[in-house]
Amino acid sequence: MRYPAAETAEKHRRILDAASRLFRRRGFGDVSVAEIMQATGLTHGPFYNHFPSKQALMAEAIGHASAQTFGRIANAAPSEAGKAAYLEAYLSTAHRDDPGDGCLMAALASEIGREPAVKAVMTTHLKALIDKMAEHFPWGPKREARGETIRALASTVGALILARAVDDEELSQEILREAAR
Amino acid sequence: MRYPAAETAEKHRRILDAASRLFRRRGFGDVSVAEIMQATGLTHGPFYNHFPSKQALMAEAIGHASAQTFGRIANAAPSEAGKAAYLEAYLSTAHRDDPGDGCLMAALASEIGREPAVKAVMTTHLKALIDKMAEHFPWGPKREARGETIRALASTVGALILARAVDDEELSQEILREAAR
DNA sequence: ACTAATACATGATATTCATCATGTATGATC
DNA sequence: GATCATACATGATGAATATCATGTATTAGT
Repeated sequence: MRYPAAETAEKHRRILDAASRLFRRRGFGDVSVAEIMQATGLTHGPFYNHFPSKQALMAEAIGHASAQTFGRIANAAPSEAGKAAYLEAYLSTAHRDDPGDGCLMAALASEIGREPAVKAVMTTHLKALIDKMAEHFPWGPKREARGETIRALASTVGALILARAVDDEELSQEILREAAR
Repeated sequence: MRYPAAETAEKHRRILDAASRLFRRRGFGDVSVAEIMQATGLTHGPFYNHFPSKQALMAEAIGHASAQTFGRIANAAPSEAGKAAYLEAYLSTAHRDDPGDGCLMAALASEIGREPAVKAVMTTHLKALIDKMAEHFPWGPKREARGETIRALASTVGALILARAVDDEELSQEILREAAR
């Protein structure tokens, strides 16, 4: 590394940041490498000094977004109130309207399974997420924590996706509201 | 229509059939117009004799898949057992592994919101689906049927999506199993 | 200070694809 | 049976875009 290692790492991070945001907002296919590089203030040229391919970036960007999610959970109070606040934020219209900064499973749902490298990272993410949530938040009887967590994840991810798939503000909010019960 | 109207309509239907299947399997962006036409036994040329654009096809294909879903519900017994069987099939590994013939919300989840015409059709579909399911299957107290339906939809769609996003057969089945409770 | 590896910018290249252009074949309508 | 709008096939066209090529600038390690 004959360029300042710190700055190179910082650029790498900025590329991941822009990529994970743009991918979540518009999907893998609709965001070009050039656009991501431009969003970090660089040209398309040095992309391949940082990543071997777009697919590799996709996988790394998923990992990057995953870390954000864990940060959010770690910041939530490990209490009933903390859990409620977390779920309320997850099912808010603000989250619905800002996929770029939100849950990557809801944002990239159907596209994840199509790229093996991405799927592998997602598997690691979801496993860790289940463990973390089951342990961090209070659930019913201990033996049920894992199952409850999985059901809560499926419900909330599904609700967010449906709320985003719909044109009708009334219905969209109804979906979020019902899932919050 | 100087070509036999019946055959033209049949071709139209076959295009929609191939398109809705391919789109669900691989997403809107990864399926080309030429590939769809080829799947119906035609060349790419006459596509624009049937549809004004790929986006229009996307919207119509969603409507086509929607009709399939309604057919399946109509065929299910309007009883507790019928509902259980429907949900079991929805959360089966067979459905998980065959997105092309399955639920379009789970298959195209994240891509639906990005195309306005598609989103509009999806809104109509989901509204009708909620009504149909709430009325067709038995739920708790009448006043709760709609809410229960929406929660069931969010849970099952979310679970199917997560089960498909994951590389680990064990975990994938666990997600489906938990959502079925 | 020198060297050499790394990251940069600009500019190919090659492919994929939606859509259009053109000519031909078909059969409903008269 | 003649007409002609419609659907067909083949083959452009033009844009987008992932990736590569080339030359230049930078600075870590000597």
